[in-house]
Amino acid sequence: MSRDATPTRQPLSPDRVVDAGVALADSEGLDGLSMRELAQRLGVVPMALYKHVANKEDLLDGMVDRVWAEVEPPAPELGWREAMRRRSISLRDALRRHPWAVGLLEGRMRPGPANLFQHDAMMGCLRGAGFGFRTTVHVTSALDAYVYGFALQEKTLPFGTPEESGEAAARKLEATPPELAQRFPHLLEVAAELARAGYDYEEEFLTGLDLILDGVERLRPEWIAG
Amino acid sequence: MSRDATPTRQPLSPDRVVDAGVALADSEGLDGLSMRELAQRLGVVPMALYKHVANKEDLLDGMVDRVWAEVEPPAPELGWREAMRRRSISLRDALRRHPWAVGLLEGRMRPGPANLFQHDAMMGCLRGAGFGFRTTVHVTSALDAYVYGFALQEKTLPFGTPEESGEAAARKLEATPPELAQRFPHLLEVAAELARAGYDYEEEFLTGLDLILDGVERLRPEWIAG
DNA sequence: ACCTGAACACCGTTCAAGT
DNA sequence: ACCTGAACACCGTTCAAGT
Repeated sequence: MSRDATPTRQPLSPDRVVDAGVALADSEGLDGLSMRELAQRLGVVPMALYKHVANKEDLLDGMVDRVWAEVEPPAPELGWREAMRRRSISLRDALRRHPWAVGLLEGRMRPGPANLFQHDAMMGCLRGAGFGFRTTVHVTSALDAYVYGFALQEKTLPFGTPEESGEAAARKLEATPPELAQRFPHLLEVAAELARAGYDYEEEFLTGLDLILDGVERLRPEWIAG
Repeated sequence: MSRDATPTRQPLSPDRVVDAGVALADSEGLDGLSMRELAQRLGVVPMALYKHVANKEDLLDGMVDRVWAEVEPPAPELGWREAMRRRSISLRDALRRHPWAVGLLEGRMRPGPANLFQHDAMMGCLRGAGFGFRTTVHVTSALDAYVYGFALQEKTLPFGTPEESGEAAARKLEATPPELAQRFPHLLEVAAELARAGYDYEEEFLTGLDLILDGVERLRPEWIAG
């Protein structure tokens, strides 16, 4: 119990700093995440953060591992295909909740424990299903590349629901000068179709994912060779 | 001919500003690209740039379209599969030359002419080969997602050649405390294999690309339905 | 009418001075 | 020994003052 008028504020910890960092990036984007703004939201002087994180890079490391911790690891008992499918969907979902993380997930110099765990589980699931070394790396690489790239497109494109996307496409179509329409007829054709029927990210993502998994399935003869 | 001692410097233009922006980002990364540094390299006061580009976002728009202009458009006469394959390889090559562009290619609010041309050519090639509307969008989306995501991984991972990657993996392996090795056995196994044989980005990229193209080929029955 | 230096409102991080 | 305000070296961009 403190006697003074100001409420006793709970002490800072690395976890609280990282949590607040994730919340700030979620709401304001990566550009809105500054040490100074973060400190203000936590009710402390900027300098105080540096006792709990070494610097901004260290903060980002922690934030990225929070995202990895939200990803559902592959469950080998479902069989490799369904396990890969669900974990890819779960990764995309995490990236939709935290779009700022898309460019940061890979390539951390100091991968966190959740990151290591996820990749180990991925390798373990595929190796356990009989995939060879190289094939395991190929499959992981292709699936993750697809999810990252899709998340990048999704994050970056302006519309959410199919309806919104249809309206956006329709507006764009109206605003297109006829001279441009002539130069890019196929683009216009597709834009018109999207304006009519909307663009469903969910279906788009799953179609590509299943297409890749089909491709992986066809690697079977090479399993042992991997 | 100017009479004073300082050499007559060629006048600034939007093109020169954008060119210098690409060069600066290529050599120093996106973080190193500041209006002030760019101005200094061009031998002008920062303010002078604002007569040729509206602001930094406008500069980035121009830079991104430069990258699109370097991508070889699909050549329908090769057949859709080979055309898609080459254009995907060309896109990845452009992104290797300009890694800073990976997160920026999509989602420009004001797509430049080269961007529009590329997407129109992509759609045109697939529609011309008999793919339906939706299928065309699916194929474009899946291929681009894969290339973006792969470029993201590649940009972000620390090693270049297979040999370098082998050495890096070997060093990492040595530095791994046995306690971590126990917790992540599959990761260790794969790291050991990479340390032995190296990691070949080129082969990795092409394997995934062909896997996706195989998947697309299997969509044939649905062509008309698209 | 044009050009630009100074200024504004920010950054991440250091460091010395104060308790 | 601990804490933190002021400072440093940056940002992108505005704007008024000078020519």
